[in-house]
Formats: sequence, structure tokens, C-alpha cells
Amino acid sequence: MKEIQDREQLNHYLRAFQLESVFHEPLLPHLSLYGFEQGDLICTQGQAPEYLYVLVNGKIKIYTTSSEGKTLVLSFKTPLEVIGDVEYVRGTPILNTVEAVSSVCMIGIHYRWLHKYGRDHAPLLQFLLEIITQKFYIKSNSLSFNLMHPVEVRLASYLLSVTSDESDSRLEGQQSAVSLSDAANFIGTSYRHLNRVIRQFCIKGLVERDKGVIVVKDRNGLSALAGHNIYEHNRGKGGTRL
Amino acid sequence: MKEIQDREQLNHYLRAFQLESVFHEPLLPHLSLYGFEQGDLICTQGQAPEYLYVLVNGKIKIYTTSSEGKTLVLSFKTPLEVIGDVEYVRGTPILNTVEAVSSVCMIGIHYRWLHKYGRDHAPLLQFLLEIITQKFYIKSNSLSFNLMHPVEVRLASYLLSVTSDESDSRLEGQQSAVSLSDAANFIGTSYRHLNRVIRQFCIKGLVERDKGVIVVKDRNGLSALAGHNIYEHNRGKGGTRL
DNA sequence: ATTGGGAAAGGACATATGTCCTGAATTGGC
DNA sequence: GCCAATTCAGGACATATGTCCTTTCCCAAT
Repeated sequence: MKEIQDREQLNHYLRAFQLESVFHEPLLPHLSLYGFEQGDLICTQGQAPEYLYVLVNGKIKIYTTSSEGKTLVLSFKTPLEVIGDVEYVRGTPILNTVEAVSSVCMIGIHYRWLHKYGRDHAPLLQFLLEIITQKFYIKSNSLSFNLMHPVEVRLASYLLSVTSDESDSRLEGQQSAVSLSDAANFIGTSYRHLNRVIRQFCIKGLVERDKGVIVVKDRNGLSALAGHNIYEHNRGKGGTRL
Repeated sequence: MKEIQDREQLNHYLRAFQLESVFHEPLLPHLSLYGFEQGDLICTQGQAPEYLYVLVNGKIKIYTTSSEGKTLVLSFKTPLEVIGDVEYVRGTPILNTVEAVSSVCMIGIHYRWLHKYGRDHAPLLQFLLEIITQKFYIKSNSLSFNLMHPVEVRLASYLLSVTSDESDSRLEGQQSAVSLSDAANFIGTSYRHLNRVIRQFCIKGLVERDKGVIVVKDRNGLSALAGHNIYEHNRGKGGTRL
């Protein structure tokens, strides 16, 4: 992580994401811009959090590691997203590890200033409420979905969600996006089993493998399998009502 | 549902749960007390929400039903808890169905007044933030836990969490608390499989069956199985930091 | 070109879990 | 007390998923 001394850039992001009212006058001087390289850990499960981060550029991966060493990828996030919000409100240790999947740019602010100047600042509180309810909503869907559907359906849904916003319909290997074992951990299954299911999909003509890369061939077929259940990872409609 | 015209009682609850600053002067006249009988639906998945409810007495069950008709019980809640908070903030349809498991008493307030008088009221926003982050925290744990552990472990954990706050260590049949099929739906498995695992537990001497009722015999044994992972359903420590 | 390392795919087997169905047990009504 | 209807426990089988290990393939360093 390195701090980016570029007030201009910071202001640009604040404007672009309409955060100017959220971080009002007294908070402004304490905002900084931070850059992370692919693979950098932005925060680590179990540690004491210090900063609230706002993801404004790049892609991050959020995961948890069990005491037995298993990893579960909880989500991939793109802007606008907030890290450390739940911990800020509850005063608890960091819940999940956050890692940069690409180069990442985040706005950071120390809890100290949030407590001091943001505690009663309604726009900030409203912003946090919106972000957190959205997280809750996504996680709630994710929980039900995972518990109620077999891996086959989850994979179909996952493939659709990952490829929908990419230009082409390929699931990249390691370079640009998400590895297969990340995918396995995200779906909550073993790498072995993931391969098994992908094989099935190949036989059915839904996808094709091309040395480590999965290419979606039949979106409609996958969609039928997924049964309209898609992992959400974008801000749904239903705009702010607050 | 029936409205309870008892200002005295309402004020008592407000005091008991320290909600007096949360619902300030302009909101007060619009608070009402509502009673529900066991089995009543407090709100229904997919409908348009109108009221924010605060659970102040009794026990409720929150569940979702998939399009295939499967039911997944997400949680059981006791006071203090809030229903309709996420929907209020996001302006979305009701996410899950909520049902009274015992006689239930809730404070209700129409969204209309929350929007009108509560929108910028920091104590209310802070209260919602605390409640929702807590929900998020619990759901996050629940997701990882369910995805990373087999039914055996989840059941052990469930039995511990359900019996810890009861006077005796029995999992009641249908009358007072939670039915076995609710338990199955909560753990996210089939009734059949639940029985299978219970049978194992009986053989190992961890629990005993007594006509429909499960009696915990060896909490330590269950605890070892659960491996310190306990379903959370109470407000953890880590008090407010806001 | 050669080779060693490591990722990637898949085989073999064990276990976990789901579905369907049957028989026992329980309850409410007469 | 007896019977029908309902609930509950469990058998039999199929499927889903996990673990371990082997094979193949690719690439980098020599």
C-alpha cells in the first residue's frame, strides 16, 4: 500500500461518486488516497481495524479462512464499495480478509476522525446505511442460494454473473480476473468437484475449456440451469429511499 | 395482529430498551404496540412493506421460501430486534417471511413517519446501523459456517445455541419452541438427514430422544464436535462504538 | 533440447446428503 | 376403547461432494 498524494484525483473521485456530502468539511482534510497492487492485502481477518476504505477503482476479493485452513471467498467487489464499515459501527475485529485482485485505488479515513466528526453527520450515516443494507441483502441472497441449490446451479449462476459485465464471455485464468480455485472457494466447493461439474458442462455444450480458460458457449442454457437465480454483485435497482 | 392500546406499556418498552432517544418527539405519536399470536405472519416475503417493527417481547422465526417450494429458516430472534429495517433503507419488497413462534409484542411505526421525521435524526440512524451491522455480522458467520461445515457440526452447534438459554436442556417438540423440521430447514438439510445425524448422536451418547423431544446429554461432547463454532443469535459483546 | 517443478485435469474411492417410500407411533374423534 | 388420519422414524437407493493420488502438460532455468 502506498499513499497517493493527489488532491485533484481524490476530489475527482468524491465528485464522481457523489460523496461530497458524505464526507463533509471537517472530514475532508483527513481523507487520503491509497493504491494497492494486485495481491496486496488491504486488511486481514482478526486484526484491529483502523481505517474505513472506500473502493473507487479496481477489483477486490473478500474471503475468510477457517481454523482448519479452508478458504471461502465471500465476494468480489467493484466500485462503489466500502470496507471496514461493519467493524467501524460495531467496534469489532476485522471480519474478513480483503485482497486486491487488480490494481486498486481506495479512499481511506481513520476511524478516529469518523468518530470525532462523523458520528452525528446524517449524510454519512445514511451512506453507511445504504452500503450496509445492500451488503446484507446480497449476503442474504447468497446464503439462501448456496444452501438451497447444488453446485451445478451455483456454478451456472456464477459463470453468468462473472461474464455478464466482461466484454467477452471468457472466464480468465489468473491474469486479469479470477482463478478457477477462487471460483471453487467462492461457490463453496472443492476444486476437484468444480472440475467435475465443468466437465459436465462441456459435455452438454454449455462451456468450453481452452487451456485453463473457461469460455461460455450457451448463456441461455446456463440461465435455464440457474433458474433465474443470479449471484448479485452489483447495486440493484431500488434506489435510495432514505 | 391486533393493536394494543396501552401507552403505558409502550413507554415501558421504550424505557426498558433505551429507545427514547431513537424515537424522538415527532415520531412518538406514531408509534403503536401490536400483538401477534403464535403462528401469525408478521410480514410476508415479496410484499410491499409498510411498517418498521421493533420486537420487544416473544420469539419470531425468519424464513424464506424458494420458487421450488423449499423453505429455509434463516434465524430465530428474540428482543431486541428490528424487522423491516433493510427494506426501509433500500425501498425494496420484503425479503423474508417473519412468523411469530410464541405470542409476540412489537412496536410498529409506519415508514411514512420515519421518512418524514426520522430521515435526519442521527440517533435513529445510529440505532439502525447498529442493528443492521449486527444482522450482517450474524449472517456472515452463518454463511461461512454453513458452507464450510457438514451437517453434523452444524447440528451440534445448533443444539448448543438453542439449549443454552433455555432453563433445561431439551429441544422441545412443537409446543413451546422449535420443531424438528424447522431445525432441519434452519440447518439447511432435509428432515431425513437430520434424523440420520440425530441417530448418530444418540449412538454416541450425545443426545437422547424422548418421543419427539431431543434431550442434550453431553454438552462438552457436542462442543468438541462443533469446534467452538456456535451459531450466534444474541447480541455479542463489543458494545456500541458509534 | 533437457529437465525439474508446479499447475491443471481427472481417476478411484469414501462420505455426505437427498428422495422416495414404508411401517410404527400418536393423536383426535366417536 | 377403537379407528382413521396424521406425524414421526427409519430403510433402500441414488446422487452430490470430498479426499487422495496419479497423470499430463506447460514453462522456466539450465
